[in-house]
Amino acid sequence: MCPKSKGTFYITTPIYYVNDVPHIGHAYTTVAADVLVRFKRLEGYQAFFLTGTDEHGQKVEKAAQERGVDPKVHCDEMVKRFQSLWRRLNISNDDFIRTTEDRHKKVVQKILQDLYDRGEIYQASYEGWYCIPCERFWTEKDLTEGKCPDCLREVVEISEKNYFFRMSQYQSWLIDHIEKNDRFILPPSRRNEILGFLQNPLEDLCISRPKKRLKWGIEIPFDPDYVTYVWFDALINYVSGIGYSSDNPRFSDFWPEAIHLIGKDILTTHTVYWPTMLRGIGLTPPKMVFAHGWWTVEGKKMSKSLQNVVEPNRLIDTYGVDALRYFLMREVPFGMDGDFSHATMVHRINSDLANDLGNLFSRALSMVIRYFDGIIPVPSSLQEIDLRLQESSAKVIAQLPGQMNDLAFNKALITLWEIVSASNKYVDETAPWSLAKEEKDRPRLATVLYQTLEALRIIALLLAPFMPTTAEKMWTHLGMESNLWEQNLEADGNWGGLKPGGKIVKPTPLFPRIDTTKMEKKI
RNA sequence: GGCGGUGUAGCUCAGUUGGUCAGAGCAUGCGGCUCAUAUCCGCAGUGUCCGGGGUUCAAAUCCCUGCACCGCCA
Repeated sequence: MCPKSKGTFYITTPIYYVNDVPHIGHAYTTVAADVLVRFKRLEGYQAFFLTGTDEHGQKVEKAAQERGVDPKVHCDEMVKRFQSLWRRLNISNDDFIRTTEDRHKKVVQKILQDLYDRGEIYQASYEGWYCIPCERFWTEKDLTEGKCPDCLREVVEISEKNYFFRMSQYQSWLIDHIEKNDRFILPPSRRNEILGFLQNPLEDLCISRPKKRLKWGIEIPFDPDYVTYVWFDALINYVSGIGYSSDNPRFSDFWPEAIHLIGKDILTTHTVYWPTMLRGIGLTPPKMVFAHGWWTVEGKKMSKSLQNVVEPNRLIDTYGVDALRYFLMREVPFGMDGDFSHATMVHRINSDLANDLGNLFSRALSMVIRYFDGIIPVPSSLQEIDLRLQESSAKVIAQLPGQMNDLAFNKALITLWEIVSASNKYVDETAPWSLAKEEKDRPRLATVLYQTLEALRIIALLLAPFMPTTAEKMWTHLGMESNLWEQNLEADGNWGGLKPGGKIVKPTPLFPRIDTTKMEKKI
């Protein structure tokens, strides 16, 4: 661990099902994780960010079969869609784990063997109805008119032997853990849901599938006739991905700080199955599981049949990476459902990004070029109004860490925009264009423009986790020679980091306004 | 059916333990500036705080009830 580190931080996204077409929901979780981890790095934490893909199970096996290729070959191709999207979205993950990798399979098998050896796993006969597309068993009373309650498709009656994890024994421990840790499951509404769910008896978890039905999975180490249930396999990525049983120092540094970002649809697996699995293994639960909401599109639920699935690549093509990242983080409180619409997106870009931020950047740099030949001027004595600008910046910096800890990304951005507003107001009230008319006001002009540029430097610094490309552009245009990604919030967030004498680069609009009349045709 | 939640300006929502709490942003209208991406700054509103009843000196805030919507489980 590096000496200046404030501690460790570990963030994960779910591993996405490799067969899925990446949509706005995938992008949402991953961008949120990226924003958070970038902010933590800025704060000085030694951070680790893991994402990846879930590659086993019937759907992959079937899709590969239909194409006449080996499942692994199929996965190797499909995984690229996620990997390339993350590159385009500037996702700064430290690793990418695939459940078909040896490093993962080894850990899954080791855990299974350990649990089996200690009697945490037993074999029993299972009878019930099985839904093949959902890869899920249902009991008689679960069924809806004799069909799968999830997808309403036909189910088949099956009786077979399987292996079970003794999950039920951990029920009271889990309830206790949730009650004692009010930030273990967030938002609080989800925590209540799980506590409600746990008022009913918890059953043991079936963790195997017979190979005669499914071959594409991780073989159960103590019974070659079975493969591992996909969820049991998948959840383990969170520990296999940071070196459990292979890199113990790293694992023990990061695991206690683990934060899982998930969609609300996989809450139970992450807050019931996973903590009890960890308990069985002898590991502590993750520090936090945060379930975010879902996006509707133009007011409607996304679905293949409606053909309204929003492809992030398309949005990037249309609006740009940073505008998309900004929208996702700004529009909706993390944890709530939200709606994506082109009208709202354009509105956000035009008002927040083009008018408020972009125009501030543009007007400030233009004046420095016009009045000082692009050389950052030397400030002289400060007046009350100058100090007020500094104070608003300091106030924002004081608030951000707490808001980020709460994953309140939208609040953080609203707070950050207070500096943008304060700066626009500052420029307006100090009227540098008037000062430029009188030679005697030159020192005052220098001070005003320096203060404005310095506000922009701080804005760029704080914006970096949310909009990395834009922040870098601002940084270099401000003549900053240091590496933006090596800055530290505490030290570099202080007023005065901008060095007079530096050379401003002539600005181009950070975010061109979108003409809504032309926009109609484009989308 | 069980458990939980929500209902506040045109829109999206803030409103700790009941007493300047009737607010913010956006949208709208008016005024100002001209450095800037016709951008920026200022000012101005509008609300039966879902309906009804109750507790209290005092309720958007607590209790009861009705309606509407949502989530989880069944």
